[in-house]
Amino acid sequence: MKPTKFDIKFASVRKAVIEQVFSRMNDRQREAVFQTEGPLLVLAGAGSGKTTVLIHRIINILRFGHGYDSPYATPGATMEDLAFLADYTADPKPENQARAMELCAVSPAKPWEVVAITFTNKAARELQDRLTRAVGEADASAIWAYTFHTCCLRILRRDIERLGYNRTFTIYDEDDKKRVITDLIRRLKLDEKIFDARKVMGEISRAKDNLITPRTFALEQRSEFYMGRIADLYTLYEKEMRENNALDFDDIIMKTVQLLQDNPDILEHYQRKFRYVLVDEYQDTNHAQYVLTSLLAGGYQNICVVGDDDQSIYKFRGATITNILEFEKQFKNARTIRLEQNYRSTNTILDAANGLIRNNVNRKGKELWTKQEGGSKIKLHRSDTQESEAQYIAARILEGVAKGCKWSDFAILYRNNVLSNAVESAFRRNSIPYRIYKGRDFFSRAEIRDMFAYLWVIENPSDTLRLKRIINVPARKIGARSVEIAEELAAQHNTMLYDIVSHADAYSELGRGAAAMKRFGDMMQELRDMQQTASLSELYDAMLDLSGYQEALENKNDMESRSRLENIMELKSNIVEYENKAEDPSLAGFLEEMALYTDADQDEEEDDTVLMMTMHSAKGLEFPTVFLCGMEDGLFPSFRADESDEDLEEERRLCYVAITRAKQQLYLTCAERRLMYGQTRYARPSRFLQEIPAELLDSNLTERARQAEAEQAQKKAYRPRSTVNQSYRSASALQSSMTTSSVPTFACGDRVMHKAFGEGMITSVKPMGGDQLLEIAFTAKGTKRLMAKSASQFMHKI
DNA sequence: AATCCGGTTCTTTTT
DNA sequence: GAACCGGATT
Repeated sequence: MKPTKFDIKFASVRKAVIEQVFSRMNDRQREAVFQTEGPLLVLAGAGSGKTTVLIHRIINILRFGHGYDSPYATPGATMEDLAFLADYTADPKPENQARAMELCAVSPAKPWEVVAITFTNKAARELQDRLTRAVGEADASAIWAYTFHTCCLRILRRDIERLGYNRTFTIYDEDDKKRVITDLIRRLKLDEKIFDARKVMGEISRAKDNLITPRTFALEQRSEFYMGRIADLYTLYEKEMRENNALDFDDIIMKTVQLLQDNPDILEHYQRKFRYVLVDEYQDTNHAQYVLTSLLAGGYQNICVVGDDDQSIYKFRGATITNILEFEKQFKNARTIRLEQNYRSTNTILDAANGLIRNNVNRKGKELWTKQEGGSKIKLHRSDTQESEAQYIAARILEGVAKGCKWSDFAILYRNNVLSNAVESAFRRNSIPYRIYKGRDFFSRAEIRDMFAYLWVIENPSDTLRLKRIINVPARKIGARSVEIAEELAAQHNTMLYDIVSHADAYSELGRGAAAMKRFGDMMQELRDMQQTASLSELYDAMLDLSGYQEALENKNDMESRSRLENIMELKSNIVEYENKAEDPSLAGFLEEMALYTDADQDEEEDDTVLMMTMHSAKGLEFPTVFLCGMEDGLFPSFRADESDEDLEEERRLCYVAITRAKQQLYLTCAERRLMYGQTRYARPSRFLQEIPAELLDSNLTERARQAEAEQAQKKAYRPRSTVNQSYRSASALQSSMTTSSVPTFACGDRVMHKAFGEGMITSVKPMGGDQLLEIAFTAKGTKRLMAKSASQFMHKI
């Protein structure tokens, strides 16, 4: 049907109203918001407002549906309505807003028809929060704004029985997985040197990422010895996992894909449900995730993926940059929109990032720009040692704080975790408060893993791995041999270990171990029964009590045990928090949430500290001032990336990610020599530094080169046989003369003025390795412990 | 069962 | 240089 004159007029007014709603976005962003139908690739450069685009795109879909594009009048609308809308464009009175919005809606989507998939909990939470603010709690909670894994778990919880799993399945993390694999390698009596558990895990992981089942894997790989054995291991691993009723992280995706592929009715259910599919960080998806999203979007074909090929840094985890590079081939009629305007960094920083990433060949091509002209130059500083590099960083931070910056304005990023050590000790020497941003610290503690093992077994008694972990923790006289016998019995009777344990008295083979085992079995049964009546936190308390775990720790009463007790109580507060927050709290729900949770998910801690983290974990974050340390060839780019251009390009992307974290000021630091793996290594500055246009840099490199040359010349004249070593010694002598010569000695009672901490009084002085450890009570900032040598740069007696 | 020793290994790691 | 693991030792 051809649009009538009325249709045309109405559609154009409606378009104007809708555009007005999104008037705060730039043209490209708005294009992405309005392109609701069909496959869409949004290439979103760093800091280009991609989350904003995702949110507003969803808002547009929910509020206006096809309103922007439809050539027809809104169904049921009258001439009066048109007049009303036209008035509203001219003078948008707030009281008319509701009706105006309604008149612009042409088959808007229901919230449950939208799925937005992210990689991290943090990103998912941000989406949920912002959607809640925009469309209200009720609608927002119906939208599936989840991580890949949460999304898949929801699908699996409903239908996993079709795959022969039980609904109470357990989730294994990387450590659990490693345990299983190591046991299998031993069971097959394979050489643990050749079949390194981590390598095997990697192979199996890659297979799952690519949706290769054990059977296919075995067919493809049987000809070769090594891969043939990997195939055996994969097959056994799968069997073991099934017996334990357990899934690993890769399974969560792969099994979901299998479920959808093998069950047309389930697939159809989701394809009908999800009119709109959105995927964030698309450059980090693996093959399985690509298949999953295209299955989900297979009904309406409304798939919008957002990502940045230049920020793909997880190839080693199975991500294939191909997904984003070939999106247009994989989805017919796909549109691509580039977001290149950056709202985060200064022009200087963006020019550096652009200059660097231009050296990559395998990319779509983008150029970041900003209206924010200028910005101060990037500081490039080469030190002689890692210690002076760290001290340089500490000094810049203290200067900054003295000028009024907060500690949390600064972040230190490094390629490799070991680099944090030197910086940490410099921070400690200078009393700089810092926090290391790390994955699952809390959850990797033994006592916490024990607690979760108990809970998992209560939920899923097939979980033999966890059962074996706790059966004799705390010690209850169940030795390794007894467990072994029980396992053999389980195999003979074709049942699970838990059943043997709970009927241990019935097996004479168990001998003296039987009684203890039975007692443990009864205890676990009691806890399992409690689930019917008790709340989660009550169950947890009972578990601490009945298992004797708490008592065992209390009896020990040393530092270690006390901290373990504290951690166990900390977990209790997690449980209470979950109970208060969850709609329908359950053990399974809690365990699932915790399995997918990392320490880094904690709400951005309000405390004002410097943050330190790897460049990888910095993705998605931003800071006013960023230090990239260890910018040395061999370290960054890593010597491992020397082999292939592909790897080098990934390193360069990582550098690009790191640079674009900075909003105002970027520091690049490196050291001439560095103690690593027990020996001193000498390194050239990173080749990436040369890829940054020189005019953007304020560098001490040339100065140092001149200095070194002069020294060299001098030595040639006076000591012709000088060695490299000597030249280093003189360089460091020079350095230390700057810092040590002017060090005043401090005494108790001295009053001092510190650049960052203000006025204070020295309350204690301890000599320490040719230096002094000072304790200073600052009037405003409390008591700090500082090393005299480094502190004297920022402090004088008054 | 706990503790010591010695050998080995050492990117990055959203879930 | 440090951390982690496995085997041997008490």
